[in-house]
Amino acid sequence: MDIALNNEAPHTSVVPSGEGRFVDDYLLYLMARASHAISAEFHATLRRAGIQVPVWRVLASLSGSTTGETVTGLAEACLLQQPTMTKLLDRMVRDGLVKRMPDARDRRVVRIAMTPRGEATVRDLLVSAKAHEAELLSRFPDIGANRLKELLRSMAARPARGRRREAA
Amino acid sequence: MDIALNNEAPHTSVVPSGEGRFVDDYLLYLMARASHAISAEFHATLRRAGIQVPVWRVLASLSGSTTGETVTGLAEACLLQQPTMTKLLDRMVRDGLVKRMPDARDRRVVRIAMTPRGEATVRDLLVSAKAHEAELLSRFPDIGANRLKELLRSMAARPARGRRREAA
DNA sequence: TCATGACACATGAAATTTCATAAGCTAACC
DNA sequence: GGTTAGCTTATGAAATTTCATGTGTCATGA
Repeated sequence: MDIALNNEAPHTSVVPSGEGRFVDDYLLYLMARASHAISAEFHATLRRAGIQVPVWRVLASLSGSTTGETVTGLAEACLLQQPTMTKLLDRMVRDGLVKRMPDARDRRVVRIAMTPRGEATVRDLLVSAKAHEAELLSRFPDIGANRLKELLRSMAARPARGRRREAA
Repeated sequence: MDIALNNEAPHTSVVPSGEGRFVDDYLLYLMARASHAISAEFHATLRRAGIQVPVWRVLASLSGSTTGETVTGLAEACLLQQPTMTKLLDRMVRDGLVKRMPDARDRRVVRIAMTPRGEATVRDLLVSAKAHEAELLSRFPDIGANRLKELLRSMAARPARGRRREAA
């Protein structure tokens, strides 16, 4: 049960007053804060490379995809709205990182694929990302990486259950 | 140490092609995705109450604080930039949710405190938030809530920044 | 074949966020 | 005592995001 975690002050105290703020024990906040903090570490690398965070997310989501991704699919993957993704892709096309291609079966669909320039850009970043992840996990030797990842995946899965769609 | 997690498909497949995208096993992405997903559940409640997400974050961060928070402190707590917070507070002051007060010791500092209207607004939301958190944790009975929270707190703690704790 | 509804992406105006910087204070030092 | 550097908040222009909606395509069925 015991794991040797950092035993710093339990709350980093933005608040001097009350000994415990609500948010400092609120799971959603702790998740957002942890995610933000560890992402910020990598964002420094992106900054040095002159790559914006959403651009990196798109490139990372595209990496490995041969057929290309749809706009809506990318939006979901990057946790953005669809119109936001359309405009982000406009910029990335302009910068030569990705290209839009027609879908073979469905003419509504636009498939997004990386250009050689996009691939070259993402290649180095992927190396950095993997290195950072390894370093990060090494900071917490007592947690099982796969176990943690499984938990996160299940958290991201459909909340569903309970009220689905209201009867029309 | 086995835990019975949801055994859904390992990746929700935004990508039909490659059997495993990089991002689907990338810790930073999984954290962001999990955080986004569980937050989205609560955001539905906020939507119903007509409260914007950043407004909720400010109110939640203020709840319990007697002396009030500084603008910069709130910005950090809410994972926003300081100018963003200033403008957000402008709107919240306009809507009567918070007020700006001078700091007793330092005239540079502006202390932000909730108005009665702000307190009333946050009260119900806090109840909902706690209920949601309890329901959420009940979905994962095999993880220790406190253990998970400790892990998240340590992840959010200052990482590198040169060396660790230098006794000052 | 023609409705009809749903889907996928784009677009435009409005709201928000960011970046760089300004203005007001404080603290430290010479 | 008067710089000088640093800290806290505010501001304005530019970039981005969002919301609502438009356009074109697909799918179903009468």
